[in-house]
Amino acid sequence: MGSSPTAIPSGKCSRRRGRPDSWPLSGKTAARAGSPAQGTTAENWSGFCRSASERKPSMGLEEILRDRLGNVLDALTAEGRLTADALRSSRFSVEPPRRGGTGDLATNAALVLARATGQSPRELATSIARCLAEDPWVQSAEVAGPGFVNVALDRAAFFHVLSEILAAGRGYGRAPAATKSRINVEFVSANPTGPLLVSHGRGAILGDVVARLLEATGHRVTREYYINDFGNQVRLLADSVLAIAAGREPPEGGYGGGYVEELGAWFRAHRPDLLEPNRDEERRRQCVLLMLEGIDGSDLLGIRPMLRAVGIEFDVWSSEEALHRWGRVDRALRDLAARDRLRTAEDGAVYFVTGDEDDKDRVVKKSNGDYTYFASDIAYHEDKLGRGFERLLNLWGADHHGYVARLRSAIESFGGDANAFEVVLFQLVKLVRDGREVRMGKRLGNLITLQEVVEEIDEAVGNPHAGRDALRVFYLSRRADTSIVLDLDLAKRQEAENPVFYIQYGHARLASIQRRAAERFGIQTPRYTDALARYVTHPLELSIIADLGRYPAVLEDAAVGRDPHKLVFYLNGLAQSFQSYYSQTKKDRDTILPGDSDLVAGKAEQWNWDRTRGRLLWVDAIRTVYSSGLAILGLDAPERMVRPTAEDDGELGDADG
RNA sequence: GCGCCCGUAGCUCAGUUGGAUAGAGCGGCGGCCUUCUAAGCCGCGGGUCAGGGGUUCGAAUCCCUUCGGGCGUGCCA
Repeated sequence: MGSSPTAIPSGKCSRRRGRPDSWPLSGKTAARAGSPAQGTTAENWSGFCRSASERKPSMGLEEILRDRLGNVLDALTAEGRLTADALRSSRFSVEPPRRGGTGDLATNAALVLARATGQSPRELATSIARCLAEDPWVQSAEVAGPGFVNVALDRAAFFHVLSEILAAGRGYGRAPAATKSRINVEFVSANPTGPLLVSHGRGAILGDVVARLLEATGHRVTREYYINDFGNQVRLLADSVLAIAAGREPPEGGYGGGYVEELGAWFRAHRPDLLEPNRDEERRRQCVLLMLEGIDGSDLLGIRPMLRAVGIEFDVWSSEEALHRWGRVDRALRDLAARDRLRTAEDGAVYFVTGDEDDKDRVVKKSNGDYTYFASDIAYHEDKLGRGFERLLNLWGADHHGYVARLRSAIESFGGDANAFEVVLFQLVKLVRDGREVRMGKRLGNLITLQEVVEEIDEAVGNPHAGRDALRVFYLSRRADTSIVLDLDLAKRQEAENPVFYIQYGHARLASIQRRAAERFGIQTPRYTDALARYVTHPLELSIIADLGRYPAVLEDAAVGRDPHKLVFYLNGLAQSFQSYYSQTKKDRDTILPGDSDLVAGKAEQWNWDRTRGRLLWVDAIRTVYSSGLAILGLDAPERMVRPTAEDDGELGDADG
């Protein structure tokens, strides 16, 4: 250990005084990456001290305070005020204070520990506050309410956070790549028998961002699309195409609609041979290919290009048909039979004999000899596990939730790790048009495609990513397990009311400040120095630094909970804080850069350019977090926003000059 | 019937591993553009956290129960 370890003070509060000039953290940091956000067990505090250079790379104010608090609690333990047992078994929070609370952070440590040791919460809180107040990194600490301790940290803590963000740059908040587990994220997997619908969009966007979050927090992610290209539905599609190409009605239960006609036309033009009755297999395969890839120059965009248009790429496209062709389904069933988990009914149907997970046996092979979807799903998950993933994450619509139990039971029965299997269920999307719910059905001919909605928003806003971004923000702003209502009329005309613009506007303003600094005043964002950072003193500036320090924990929390909406809410709050600061300082004539009117009448000479440089550091730090967050959500981070003007409404302005 | 999810402001939703006076957006009302972008900012109004009971210093959060909504409970995918 290079520097001297921070000794656990015995009996008294830490005696260090004065402003710290080097970072004195003991390294006994709080919540490690794998167990984010929530309280910390005291074990984190009781280890040996490490040198400061081993500290966690990104440390927010919370982690700093946890560290200081750890010293205090150790001291109180040494005094006999607390027991090691109580410390070990208790979890306490370090959070921004509730409304009305003072200071930068609050902790309920005294409330939690008092219970474990039978003391009065307020009395314990008073001791904690008194000790904390003597810590050089703490400006003040006071007891509030039933026993919370509100803490104001020294400026140095804020500057430390600022410098870490700037030092980390684009990597800030992210864990080192591919340092954690290998995760397979399977999502969308919509049948290739029709175009993607708006309802598929939720699973697509949710899965994509969960994958991005997992990558950002250090996991190795494979995005996978499972193509159900086997069985009845594909056969029906191919038969429908055959019928339509021959000018007949599609068969009972078959498919209709424009895209089937596009397929029919394609076959007539390019592969009429596949319309022969004995070419069923090849025709089926070709249909799937066209559904996935689309037909150039037609309205059939294709599933893969559509997903790409909303910013989603897959690493692996798995074929159910291939699993059958390779005998994997047979093999899986043989495995299950060998383990005595199959039984055959009198009519020939084969059942999977369930374990404790599910409440009844499920058919894997029908009495007519066909396999069920469940059978290939077992083989598919066996295959995924065989590829070495430590976790199989599946995003399913809530209407599939009945499959969770049976599949888990099956995985367990063939000896797989059932704990590796995880399903995120998302509730379905209810569509509303003209104030009424739209019941979609392929026979009703009212399928509302993802493409349609995205393109219409693009067109209405006049920006090629508007539809993608609007839909992303809409879907990502809600928890997966709440059902949501998509008002199509609203969605297609949400130019100004769309929350996506709010988030993007904040980024554009940051970019605009940097642009003005460079172009008008020739100032680039400087390198971080403590001297410049000391100009960052505005309360709103410091408060935003506290928010920025929270970003790594937000990512971790969102990733662990598979909750992209937490990142959306965080960014929205950051946007709000910055917009508020921007307006406030403008009103107070305390802006980062001189306005045009500041440049006249000798005012320019009085301008404090060092303060400007210091604040540009701060601006850059915000932008760093901002653009990182937008990237993880798959949203554009525009350099400037072109505000729609009144003339743009209604009339096509340019046409009339 | 059984299982899972949900019920929070007029509307759409956060907050749910128990903590301070339950929040945001939209909508409503009232202010703010000669200054770094007003797609913005500030303020006001708005609540039996579906109802009831319990657990405790403390419950929107945990337990029980009732009601309401969605989904599942297929030899469909």
